[in-house]
Amino acid sequence: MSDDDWIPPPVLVAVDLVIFTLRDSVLQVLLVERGIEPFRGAWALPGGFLADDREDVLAAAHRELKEEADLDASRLHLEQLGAYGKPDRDPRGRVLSVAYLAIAPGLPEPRAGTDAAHATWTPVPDILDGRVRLAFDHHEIFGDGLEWARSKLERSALATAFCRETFTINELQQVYEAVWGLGLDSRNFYRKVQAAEGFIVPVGAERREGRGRPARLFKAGDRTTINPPLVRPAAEAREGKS
Amino acid sequence: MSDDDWIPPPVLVAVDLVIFTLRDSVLQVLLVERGIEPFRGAWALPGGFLADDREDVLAAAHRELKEEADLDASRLHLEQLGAYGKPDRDPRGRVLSVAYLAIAPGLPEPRAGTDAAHATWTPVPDILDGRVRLAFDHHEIFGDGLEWARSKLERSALATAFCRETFTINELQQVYEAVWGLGLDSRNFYRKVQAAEGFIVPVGAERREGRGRPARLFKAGDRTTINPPLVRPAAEAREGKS
DNA sequence: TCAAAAGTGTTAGTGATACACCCATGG
DNA sequence: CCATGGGTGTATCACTAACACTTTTGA
Repeated sequence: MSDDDWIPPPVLVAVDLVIFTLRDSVLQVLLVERGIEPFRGAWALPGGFLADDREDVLAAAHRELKEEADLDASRLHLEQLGAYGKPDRDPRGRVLSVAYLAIAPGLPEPRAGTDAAHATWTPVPDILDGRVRLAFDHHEIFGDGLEWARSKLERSALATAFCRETFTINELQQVYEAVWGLGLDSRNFYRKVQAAEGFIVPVGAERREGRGRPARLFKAGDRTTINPPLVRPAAEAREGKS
Repeated sequence: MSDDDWIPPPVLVAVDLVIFTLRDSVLQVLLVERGIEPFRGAWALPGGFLADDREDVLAAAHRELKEEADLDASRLHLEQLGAYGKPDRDPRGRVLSVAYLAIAPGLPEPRAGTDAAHATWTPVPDILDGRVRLAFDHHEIFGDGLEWARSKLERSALATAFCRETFTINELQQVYEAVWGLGLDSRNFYRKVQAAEGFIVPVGAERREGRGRPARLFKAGDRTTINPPLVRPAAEAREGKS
C-alpha cells in the first residue's frame, strides 16, 4: 500500500465465468453470443461488471451465475482462477476481470426469457480444436479453467459436483473421462474411488438401466480432498479399454 | 460483459507481493512496517497501486519488486496468486488487490535510501506461530503464497530460483527443507533431483568449504517442470536427517 | 443362454524409503 | 587417521496397471 496521498487510477472490475457441465458424457462450457461491439457476433464467456462498489467479487460471480445460467449456490463449486488485467484486453477501456470456475451437474438448454437466452452449451473439444473462437482473452481464461479442473479432479472431490444427488461409479468415471479427455480402466477405477475414504458413500439402493447387472448408487461424501489421489496418466493410451 | 450502457463502479487496483528468500537456511518473507493509518506500525506485505491506467498489473508487480526489494527481473519467478477483493478489506475504500509470489536467491538486508528502507526479512515460522501479525487480509495472502510455493516445489524447477547461479545438491536440499519445513534424506534426495531430467545440469566444477569431500556444482536446467516429481511426505517426520 | 455391465482376485512391474556402505577431503 | 560431508548399492515395501475371472441382470 502506498503511503503518500497521491490518487491512484480507478479501474473497472468485472467477473468472467467458466461454467462447465457434462451433457451426454461430453464436457461442455457455457458461452454467450455477443450482441454488441466489440466482438459482435463472437462467442464469449458469461460475465459482467460489479453491480455497485459494495459488492463482493465472489458475490458478483454468484449473481452472474444466477443471471446467466439460472444456477443458485446449492450443489455448486465456485473457485477463483485469477485476475486478468492486461491494459489492452478490452478495447473499450481499462477492465480487470476476475475469473471464476463453476461446475454444475447436467443442465438443460438455457431457457428463453432469462439473461441466458442467448447462451449455449458448447462442447469443449470444439474449442480445443479451434472450431470455436472466443472474444477478448477468453481463450486464455478458458484454457486456465480447463487445466484447473483437470488437475483438481486428482486430489479433490470436485467430480461429484458434475453428478446428480446420487450416481453410479460408472457415471463418476464418465466425468473423469470427459474432463481428462481419455479412457480409464473401469475395474481399477471402481476400487480407487472406493479406497479414497470419505469421497463417496453408498446409499443402499441400486439403479437398473437396460441390460447388465444393476449398479450400486452413491452420494458425495463429506471430504473435499481425496486420499489417495486419483492421478491421471501422463500421456499415452486413448480409448480402447479392456 | 454487460450489454447495456449503464456505468459500472470504478475500483482501485493494487498489487501485493509475497517475496520469499532463503537466509541462513531459513525461509523468510519481506514485510514492511506501515507508517500511516490504518494499521499504523503493523507489518504488511509490500505492494502498491497501479501507477497509471495503462500499466499492466504484472508490470506493476515488477515495478514494486524493484522499488521495495531492489530486485530486477533476472533470475526471478513471479506468479499470480489471485485477486483479493472483499469490499471491506481496506478501511479506506474499495481496493482490489492482485497478489503475486516472487522467489529470490539469498538477499542482503534491504538498503537504506530506497523505498525498501523500512522493509525487513521476517522468518516464516515467526508468522506461522503467531508471533508476527499482518495487516489487512495479508495473513490470508501470505498463507496462500506459502502453500503455493510448497506445492509448486514438487513439480516445477522453482527451487533453483532460491539458489545462486551455481549451487550444490545440498544447497538445493536446504531449499526444499526450509520451504517444506521438514527434513529429507540427503542420499535419496541426491538421486531424485538427478533423475529428474533437465532439472539441474552439472557445471563441471566443485566447491570445497571446510571439511568433507568437495561437492559437484550444478546450474538450473532448461526444463521448468520436473519429471518424476519430488513429492513431499504427507505428514510425519520433523528435523533429524540421516 | 447369451451379451452386457458390475464387481473381485491376482500378478508383475515400478518406484520410494531406509540404511549399509564406500569415497574424498581437512585438520 | 578420524571426523565430516559427498556419493553409491540394495533390500524391502507399497502401490499400480493390466487383465483373468465371477456375478447379476435384460432380452
